[in-house]
Order: sequence, then structure tokens, then C-alpha cells
Amino acid sequence: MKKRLSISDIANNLGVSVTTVSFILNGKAKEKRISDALTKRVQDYVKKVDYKPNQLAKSLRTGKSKSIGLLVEDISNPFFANIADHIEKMAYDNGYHIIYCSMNNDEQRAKELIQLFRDRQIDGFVIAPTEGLSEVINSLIKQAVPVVLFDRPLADVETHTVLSENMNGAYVGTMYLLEQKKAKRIGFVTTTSTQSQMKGRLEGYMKAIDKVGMDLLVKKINPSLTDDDIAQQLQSFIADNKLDAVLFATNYLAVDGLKAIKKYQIAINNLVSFDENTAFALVEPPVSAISQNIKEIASEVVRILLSQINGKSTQIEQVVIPCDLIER
Amino acid sequence: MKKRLSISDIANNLGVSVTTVSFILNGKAKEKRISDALTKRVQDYVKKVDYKPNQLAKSLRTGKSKSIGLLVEDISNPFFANIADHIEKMAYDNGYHIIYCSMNNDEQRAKELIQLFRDRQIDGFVIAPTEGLSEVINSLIKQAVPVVLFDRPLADVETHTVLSENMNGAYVGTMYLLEQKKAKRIGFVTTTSTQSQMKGRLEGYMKAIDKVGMDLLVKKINPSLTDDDIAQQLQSFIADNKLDAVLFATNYLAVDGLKAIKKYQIAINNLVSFDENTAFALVEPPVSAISQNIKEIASEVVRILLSQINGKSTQIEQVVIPCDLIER
DNA sequence: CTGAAAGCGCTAACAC
DNA sequence: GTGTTAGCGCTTTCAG
Repeated sequence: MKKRLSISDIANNLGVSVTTVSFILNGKAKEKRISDALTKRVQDYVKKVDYKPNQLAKSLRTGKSKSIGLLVEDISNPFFANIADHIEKMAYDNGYHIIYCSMNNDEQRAKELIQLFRDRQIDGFVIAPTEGLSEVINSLIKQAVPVVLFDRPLADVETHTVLSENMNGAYVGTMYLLEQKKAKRIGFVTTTSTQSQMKGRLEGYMKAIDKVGMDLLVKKINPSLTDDDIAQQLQSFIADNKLDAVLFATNYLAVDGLKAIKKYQIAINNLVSFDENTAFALVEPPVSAISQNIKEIASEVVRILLSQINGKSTQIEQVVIPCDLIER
Repeated sequence: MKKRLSISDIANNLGVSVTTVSFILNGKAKEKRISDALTKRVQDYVKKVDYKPNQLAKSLRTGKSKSIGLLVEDISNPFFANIADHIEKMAYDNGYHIIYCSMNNDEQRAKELIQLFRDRQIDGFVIAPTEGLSEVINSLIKQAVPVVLFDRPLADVETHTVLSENMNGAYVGTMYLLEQKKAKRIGFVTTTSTQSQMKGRLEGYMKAIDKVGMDLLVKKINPSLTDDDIAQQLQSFIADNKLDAVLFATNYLAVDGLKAIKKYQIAINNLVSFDENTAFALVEPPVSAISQNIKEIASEVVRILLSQINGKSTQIEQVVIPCDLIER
């Protein structure tokens, strides 16, 4: 790799000191009252030789790396992929870049990753946490590392969070099945995992069902089962309980549901899912969606994190973003 | 942020020199013939105080950052999301981590990003290139920065590539429609963009069609049109040409096709797409897929890149990975 | 076997 | 207005 120019090369070649060059490069020319002529000469030369400062050295010196760690469960989940995309864009617009990782349900690995990111002098973290992460996240917070959690809070972690209105979203989705679709037996499909966003969604469902005094019909799916077993369980759930409508707690559960419906040729018309998925508009019957406002979630996450990094805000911000019901 | 321990803190607290600590930490204790007792004492202490070396300083000194830049067009495309996931995993297993970015069709931004990554002393690049990037990628190569291209080559860039067998995949997919589905009028839907993987797929289609002497029926969709316009065009394409089968050049075009089919209630049974998409197994009629071997692509990409970074191989590797036909 | 010290490229207090 | 210089935390040569 051809040796890159350093700031002292620039200074030497121009016959000025590195300080001068550094000041000019960092926009402090005016402040340090460096002559316009010199400023221009340095800038022109820098452009001409296409000099780029070594960010590593800069970071080492300033303690800021201008990078943000993004940790999600699974980047191939369209919800996370879209969020990641937006966060990346907004961070970039603010001069930050993203280092991302999927945790893939591996708690040990997640912890290592967080540590690793710390060692790279990451300026802040954006995390959709899994349950075992409380301790390591708390230790970040104790060390005053900026952290923003999204999608789900962590019971024993007090920090900035950006969440969707899970309870209300599920409530609205259930009411839609009740009132528009005139459903009489509405099932709710969630996971066995106890992530708090799932709890909120269950509550929303229960609140709506309780309001009209219907039966609560809830199925918890263990995500580690095989596709076939899951399909089998869903088919029984729908058939045994004579459901005429189902609310799914998240997009991949709805996809599982659609697989079961197809495989067992189940006749059911009223389907609603939390989150979007390309398949929802395409299948017959289509799946309505309680759509999280991904753009706004991303923008709040970045806003809060940056204000943390820049030491602007001290109080803990907990933002809740409403969902939209997409009727299909 | 509580001040972190540095190597000299460790050395001072232990009454040894930083050199000794550094050697031990880097596994050179034996080589440098440092006593087992001392080695153990240092290691125990390091563990006790949970000391972690500052990677930035390490990188600055060694010139290696142990990180890889991954540039794709759009991380919310499931094909790229899955590839990213695998690449990230394999890189991590080798002690590397990923800095990723979506380029979102913004050539200017892509160039900036590549430059930015360079400034961060990235050890290597993995890129699914867009057309305008030849120049900047060539300049990376000239500077001996390891680069691996995947998904599509760039005509005027000579470097390592990992590609799918596009031509043969499309050929097999078309033959499937011909022989198994007895289709008589098979259309091919691709994009107006001239990415080379699309060319290969078109060739595969043509080769199969020519073989049986049927008419070539090709529609190029301009991706910047609105969803409605695209649906409209696809509906005309299918109706005007009385198609009984369609081969889509990529998963999002097939999704567009499914939208059109649904919107206009088009009766067509024989659909095949390049790439997978969750929707394909769920819709009626289902969409068969020419599935790229994502895991193998990722593993080849990482293997080649690492061997470049470690200076092991000199010759240019161009790997082609076969596709699987998933019949539905 | 171990230590002193140079230096990776940059920033910024301090001096002139 | 501009230059000198001390580090940021680490690796590694060279001397003992």
C-alpha cells in the first residue's frame, strides 16, 4: 500500500508548521487568525495531493471515533434491516458511521461484541436488547457510555429508549378485527420468549377482548421448534379453537401462520400482524399490519444518541412512537 | 467515562516494563522467553482488573484495523441482508468485524464512503458494486487495498470476484418452465439498469428459448418508476404477449410482478424468480426460485479477502457459485 | 529474560 | 499569527 501523506509531510512541503495545517484543516483558521492567503494555500495543496487525515490517529488523540455500534438480533428480519438502513443514513448525515452486528440469539457473543466495540472506542450504542444483556448494558451506562435501546426496554436497565406503542397498536388491531371484520373468535399468537414488546402487544389484545367480554385465545410459539412443528401447532390452535381471526405479535410469526394456512389449507380470512412484511400484501387473504413507524423510530434513536454523545441532555428520554394500522 | 487502564498502568502496578506486558499479551511470552511465573502473574492481573488494550492505538501502531468494509446497494433487500449476516459471522470468527453501508444508488455517496473507510484504515473491502464505481475501486486496487467484488463484476475492474452462475441458473429456470411446466410463451422481466449479473440472466433465458426456437419476450423495468406504473407495465407485458410463464431477473421484480398479478387479477401459473423471498412460498400460485447459494458466496468472499489481507495469494481469484432451483 | 525509548499521525496547550 | 512539543496507547528494535 503506497505510503500515505501525513500532516507533517504537508507541513514540510509547504514550509509551515503542522499546527497551522491542523488548525486550518479543522476549520480553526479564523479563530486562530491565520492569514487568508496561507489558509487558501494550504487548502489548495491539500486538495491537490488529495490528503486525508488518518482518522485512527485523530480518534486516538481526541478520544472520539465518530462511530456508533448497532446491535440487533437478526439483520435479516425486515424490521431490523429497515431500521438499520435508516439509522445508518441519519448517522452518516451527522458525520457518524455505523458498525453493526447481529447477535443471533447468542448471549455470550453479544457480550463479547459489546466489549469489542468498547475497545474500538465506539462513541455510542444502539441496541435492540435481548434479555441476558442487562448486566453488560448497565456496566456501559455506569461508565457513562451513551446507550439508546429500541424496540424493547429491559426491565432492570434505566436508560434512553425508543419504543413503539405496542399496547395501543395491538388494541387498535384487535378492535379492527372486532368492529370492521366482525370477528367472533380472535386468537393471539406470540412467542414463548418474554421480551417486553411482546408483553405490551398481548396486553393490547387482552384489553380489547376483555372490553367486549370475549374469550382470550393465546398461543405461545417456541421459536426454536422446526418449521413443521410450528405449522402443526398453529393449525391446531386455529382449528381447535374455531378461530375466525388471528393477531400475530410479529411479522415472522405471521409468516409462520401463512405457511401453516397454506400447508393445511386452512380457511381463515381475518389476519393482522405486528410489523410489515412484503408477503402481507401479496397473499390471499392479505394480512393487515400494525406498522411501526420505522423512520421515526430511527430518527429518534439517532437524535437521542447524538445528544448524549455531545453531552447535551442529561435526563433520560423514553420516547414512544405510535403505530399505523394498514388495512388490507 | 471512567478512565481506562493503559498498558503502562498495568506495568507500573506490577513493577515490570510495558514491553514485558505487551509481549505476554500478544502471546510472545514463550518466544521472548519470559518466565512462566511472570507470565502467569501478568495474565492473572490483567484478568483481575479486566484490562482491554485500546484497539485504536494498536491499529495506529500496526497499521491493521481488523475491520472490513461491506458496501451493498440496499441492506433491506433480503438477498443482501442474508449475505451481510453470513459475512459478518464468518469475519467475526476470524477476528474481524464489519463496517457496513448501504449505497442506495447514490454514486457520490458511495465514493465518499469508500474514501471514508480508507481513512479509517479498513483492512479490506467487500463490495457489490454499482456501475459508476469502477474508477474509485480501481484506485483502491492500485493502492494495493484488498477488494473482493460479489454479485456482479465490473467490466473495467480486474480483481477478485465471487459470482453466482447467473447464465446457467437462468437457463435451468427457463428449461424448467419449458419442460416441466410445458410453457409456450415465457416472458423475461429484468431492469433497465445494465448490471452485469442481469445480463448473464438474460443470456441464460435467451439460450434456453433459442434452443427450442420460441419467441424472446423481454420486458425491462425502470426501477425509478412508481409502483403503480410498474404494475401497469407488467400487466400489459403479460396480457399483450399472452404469456403463460414469467421468469423474473431478481426477487424484487418478482414481488412487483406479484403485486401486478394481484392488482389486475391476472391468471398466470408459472412463475420463476432469481433469488428467494419469503413471499414466494406463500402466494398462490407459488413462485419457484433460482436460489443463490448465499452461505457459500459469503464464505468464499471472506476466504478470498482474508487471504488477500494476509498477503497469501497473489493471483486473481474469480469464483463462480452454482445456483439451486427450488421448485414450487 | 527485561527495559528504555522511538514512533504510528494527530491535536492543542504554550511559547514566541 | 505561527511554531514547538507533549502526549493519546500501543508495538518493537535494540541494549543490556
